[in-house]
Amino acid sequence: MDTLEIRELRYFVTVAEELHFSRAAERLGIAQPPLSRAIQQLERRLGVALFDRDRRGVALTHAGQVLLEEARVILAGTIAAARRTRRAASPTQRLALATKAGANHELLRRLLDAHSTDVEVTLCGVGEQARMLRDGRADVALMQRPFDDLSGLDTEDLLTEEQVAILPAGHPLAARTRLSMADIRGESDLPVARWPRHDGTYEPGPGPEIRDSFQLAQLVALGQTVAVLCASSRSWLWSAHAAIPLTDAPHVTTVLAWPAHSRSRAVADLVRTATGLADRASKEERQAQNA
Amino acid sequence: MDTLEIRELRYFVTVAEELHFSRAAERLGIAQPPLSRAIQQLERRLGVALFDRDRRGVALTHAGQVLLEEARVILAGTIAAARRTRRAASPTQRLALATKAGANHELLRRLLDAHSTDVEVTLCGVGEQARMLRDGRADVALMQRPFDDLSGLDTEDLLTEEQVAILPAGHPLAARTRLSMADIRGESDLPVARWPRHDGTYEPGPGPEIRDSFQLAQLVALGQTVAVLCASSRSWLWSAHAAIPLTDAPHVTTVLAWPAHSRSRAVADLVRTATGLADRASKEERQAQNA
DNA sequence: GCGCTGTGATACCCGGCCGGTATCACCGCA
DNA sequence: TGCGGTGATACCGGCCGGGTATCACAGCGC
Repeated sequence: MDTLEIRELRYFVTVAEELHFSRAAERLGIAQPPLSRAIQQLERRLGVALFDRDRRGVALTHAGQVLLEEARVILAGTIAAARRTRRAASPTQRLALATKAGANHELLRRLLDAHSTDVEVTLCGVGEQARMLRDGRADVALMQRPFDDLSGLDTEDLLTEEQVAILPAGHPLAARTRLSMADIRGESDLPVARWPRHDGTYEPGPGPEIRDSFQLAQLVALGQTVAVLCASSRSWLWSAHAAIPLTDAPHVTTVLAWPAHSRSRAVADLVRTATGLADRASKEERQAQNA
Repeated sequence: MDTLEIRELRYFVTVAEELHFSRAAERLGIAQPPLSRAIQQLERRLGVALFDRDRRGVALTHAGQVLLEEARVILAGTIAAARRTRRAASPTQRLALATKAGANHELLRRLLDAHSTDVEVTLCGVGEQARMLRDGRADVALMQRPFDDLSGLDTEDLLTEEQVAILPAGHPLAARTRLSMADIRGESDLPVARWPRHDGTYEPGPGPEIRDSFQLAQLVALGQTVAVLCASSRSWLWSAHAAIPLTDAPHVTTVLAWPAHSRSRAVADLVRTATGLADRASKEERQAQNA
C-alpha cells in the first residue's frame, strides 16, 4: 500500500545526493532506466513530486528534502539494527564504548575499573561518537556537553569541570594564575584552535583546524596555537604545555550516552556503575568542601 | 547483501508479537509458508537465530529481542517519513502541534498569539504527544518534564512551575495554605489519582486511573480522589475545586519538543518564538522579584 | 497404540516486479 | 543541423514473493 521500501529509499537518497540519474545508477550498480522507474513509483505511491526534472538538471523539491532527512535516518537505522542484532547473538557480548581519544582518560579508567564485566573501548575521532552510536558500532559513548550533539541520545551526567587554556609553557600568559576568554582571543600571534562542529565543518577563523588531541598538543607545543580544553585534559599534557584556568568559559559536562530507548541489559548495567561513581564523586567533593 | 527490507521487518515484528506463525500470517494477510520462508531468509541473511522453534511454541532469542526493538523504531520511522513527506508537499503547510488537553492553556495561547504563521493544534491523550511526534502526525508538542518521555526528542524549556494539590472544595485539607505530599497520601478516604506511565500502564494503587483532565476534574469534584497537577492547571478548575500549593512535590517544566534532527524551517521558527516568550517571561519574573 | 489436531517446514508452481538492453524525446552547443 | 548527454519509455527475461498441497512431528483423547 503506502509502505516505503528500503531499496526505494536507498535509491532515492543516492539520486538526491547525485542529482543525476545516470551517475546515481552507476553508484548503485544498476542501470539508469530501472532507477528512473523506481523513483517514479516512489513518487506515485507517496502522491508527491520528489524531484523537479527541469531541463538542465534535477533538483529536490521541498518534500524531497524532507524525505531525504528521513530516509537517511531510516537507512542508518537499518544497518544499525542489523549490526546490533548480530552483536547481540555473538557469544562474546562485549559492550562497545566509543570515546574521543584523550578525553577524560582518568574518568574512563575509573569507570572500567568499577565495572565488573568486560568493555571494549573504541577510540574515535572528535564528534564521531554520535555516529558510532547511531549506526550500531558502539553501545555507549563518552561525550561532552555542550560540545557534542546529544540529540536522539539518552545521557547520564558523569562529571562537570571547568575549562583551561592550553598554552606553550614559555608564553607570557602562561605565568598567570587565571585567564579570561578575552585574554586568549586578544593574542593575535596565537590564534585559538578550532574544533569541528557537529556537521564536521569548521567555523572560519585564523586558528588551525583540529582533528585529534595529539595533533593539538603538538601544535600548542610548537607555539602555533592556543586551545581551550576541559580541566581533565591536564592528565595528558606535555611539559612544554601550560594549563591556566579560564574564569569565563562555560563548564563542560562529560556524559555517558546511549541510543534513546536502548533496552540493553549490558548498557543499563554500565549506566548503573557510572551513576554509582558519579554519586560517590559528588559526595567526596562535598566532603572536601566541608573540610 | 545484508540490507534489511521493510517487508521482512514487518513480518518479523508480527511474528514476534504473536509468537505464532499461522496467526501472524493471518494478521499480515498472507499464507503461513511464505512467512516461514521470509523469516528463515532474514535469519540466514543476519546469520543469527531470531526465534527458538522449540517443540510446543515459538520464543524470541536474545538477538530477536534486540531486533524487535530496532525494527519497531524503523517501522514507525518509515510511516512517519511518508507522512512528513506528504505533509511537506501539501500546499497548506500548517505546523501541527500536539498537546495534552488542559495543559498550560494560557502558555499555549500566548505562544500562538506571538507566532506569526498558522499552527494547527491537536489535542491528544495524556502521554500521547511523543507517539504523535515519532510517527509524523505532529511536528512539535507541548510536553512536561519529568512526566513525559522526552528521549529521542529535542526540547526547549518554556516554563517551570510548582505543583498543587487539587481537592474537593469542601475537604478539610482545602482550608490549608500549603500541603506536603505526606498530607495528601495520608488521606485514606481520598486516594491519589494515577496518571498513565510512559508505556501506557498504571502503577498499582487505590486511586482512579486518569485518562484526561476533564475526567479528573469530575472525579475530584465528586470527592472521589485528590490529584497533583502543575500550578497552571488552576486556569481550568471548577468552583468545586480547591488548589493548594505542595511544598515538596517536584517542579514541573513545560517544554516545547520536536523530533531530534528536525531541520524543518517552520519548527525552527516556532522554537524561536517560544524562546523569545520564555526569555521575556523570565525577565518579567526577575523584575517582579526585584520590585 | 492410533488416529486426530495443530504446529512449522518443505516442495513446487505461477505471476509480478526488478533489472537488463534498445530506443526515444528533448535540450544545449559547436 | 548534427552531436553528446539527459531522463523517459518499451519490452523482455529471470528471480523472488506469494499461493496450494503436503510433510514431519508433537500433544492428546480414546
